Amino acid sequence: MNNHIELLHNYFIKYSREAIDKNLFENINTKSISIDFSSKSRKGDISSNFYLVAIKKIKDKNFNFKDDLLKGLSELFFVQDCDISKNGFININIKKEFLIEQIFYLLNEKDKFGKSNFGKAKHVNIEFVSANPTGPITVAHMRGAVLGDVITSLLLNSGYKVTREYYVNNAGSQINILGNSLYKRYLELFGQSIKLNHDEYPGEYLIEIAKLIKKEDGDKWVEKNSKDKENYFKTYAVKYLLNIIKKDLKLLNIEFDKFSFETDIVSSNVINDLFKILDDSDLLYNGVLEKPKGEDIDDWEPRSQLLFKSSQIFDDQDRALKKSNGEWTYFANDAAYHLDKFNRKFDKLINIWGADHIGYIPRMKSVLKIISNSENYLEVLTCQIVRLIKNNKILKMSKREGNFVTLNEVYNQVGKDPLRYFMISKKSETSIDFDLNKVIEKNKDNPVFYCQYAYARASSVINKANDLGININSFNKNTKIKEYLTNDEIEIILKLLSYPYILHQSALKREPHRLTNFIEDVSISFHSFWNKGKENESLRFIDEKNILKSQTKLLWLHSMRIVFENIFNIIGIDYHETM
RNA sequence: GCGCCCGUAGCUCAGUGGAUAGAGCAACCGCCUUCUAAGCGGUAGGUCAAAUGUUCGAAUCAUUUCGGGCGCGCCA
Repeated sequence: MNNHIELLHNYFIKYSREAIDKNLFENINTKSISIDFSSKSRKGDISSNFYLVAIKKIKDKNFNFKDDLLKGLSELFFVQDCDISKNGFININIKKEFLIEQIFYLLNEKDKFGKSNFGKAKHVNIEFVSANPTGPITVAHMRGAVLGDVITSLLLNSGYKVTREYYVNNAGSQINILGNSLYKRYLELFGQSIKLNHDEYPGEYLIEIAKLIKKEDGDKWVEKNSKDKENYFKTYAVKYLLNIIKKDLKLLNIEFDKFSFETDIVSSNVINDLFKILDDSDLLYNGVLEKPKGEDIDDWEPRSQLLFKSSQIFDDQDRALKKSNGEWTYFANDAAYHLDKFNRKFDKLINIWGADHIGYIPRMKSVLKIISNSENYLEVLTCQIVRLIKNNKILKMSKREGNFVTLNEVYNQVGKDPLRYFMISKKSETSIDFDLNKVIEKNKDNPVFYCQYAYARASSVINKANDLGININSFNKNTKIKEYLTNDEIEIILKLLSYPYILHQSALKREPHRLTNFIEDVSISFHSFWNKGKENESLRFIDEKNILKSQTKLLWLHSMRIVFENIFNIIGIDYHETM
């Protein structure tokens, strides 16, 4: 990258090194140098705290730091002018010629603009959703689903290779209960009266599945009471529900590269490998866990079982790997699954978990530290719950009680774009309230429309200009361009040119909401400029009497569309030239 | 009891060491003979939960307190 922000940052680092070498300064921590390219105060195109940071470290009292710094800065080829404010900030205005240069670069890069090779083709495995196949996917998983998908895009745009993975918990007692629940629904179809236990699944979708089995096999299973029957019903249910889940996710354009099944992990030997690795590190022992605090557990009693010394690594207590009856715990299987991922030679694992799994992070990170010998090999991102609000009431949901709202239902009410946009436009660790009444209204309350509208408006100008024979197809750099750029336009151009940094930060911190903040910010500036043309005709985009001026505006309009398209593609929403 | 997350305008949220703390919605006042008014401009709205500390500088970092959420079994 060779834009003004990068160039300036590099200059400060170079300046620091040389000044330290000349013994003018003590060591300057270059990490504390910040370049502010979006300051609202607008005292300069960009500003920096470098003077404040460095002046503390000055050694030679006779050295005139301020003058030397300003002289050096003003000699930089992209700097128009610069000064240091009373309170110590460096404010710099960029030469218009340089900005125009950068705009041509942007236009040339097109969809490559902003992309980087930061990831150096390292292969990341990102596991998300992984909802148990015991029912259709619900709003509880919606946020993690979109977040995982968008973070994947961010990583791909930063030069990583990415595998999207879904872990299917198709073993264990919940699946047995699912199978039993389905079987009862099947019996019900043959006139038997059934009673579902408290822990069984009452959802009506099981009736639909039962009907299918009846259609295919008739009463074949009614009298049967065998292992075959149990397996048949639970396998059928899982297969059917997983397809529903896939279809529902497809509605949001979310697809996976790989599905891993718990049953495959169980039947492979990977859990024994895990046991050996932990045992060789002397991290396993038979012991008794303390009674957990908090809610009272009626049937608790101390029992000896196989424990993992996770408290020696990241956790605050040791965790069970085997139940007292000798079976592996869920955690053991899941840890084995992570060893399986490690064995598939990924450079990094990312998991996206719901807030209800936060307590599992220390133990899983402990396991992966032992496996990979790296503290950050596993990165776990969490997302807090999305509360659904309807008629000013919070909808309480539980899959087992069957009163949940499915992703499919919400999709039918609001559509893909607002749903995707809303899920990632807030920091994931913050819980959000999703007001169904407001979202159903489908009006300007949805910021996604605001941005799509900005895109459509920009397109409409470009198309209109094209009809008048004005375009930038064979338009080249021209010294007159800079005379036509107003301050508002320069501000928009500066924002557009900062996009690579926003994208980079967004990918680095796994925070897609930085992109939505950015695009809303640019949209505001754009709509604002648009309206100025109503009052002041000279600010309109198209002026048939002044082709060069019109072309200048088309220049950054095209740039804006490129940046918008890139962002829309990353967050996975549509854009249209007309609305 | 313990752990994690959160507390910023009436509401929903940005901002995580820098300049006078921002946006959307809601409220009030304006702007359509016009490249899309699905928009724009303006007014009003704040003890950044509280206290103490760290320093040139704190919404941001540390400690404590108060509020809210989520979690803490051999479940999955």
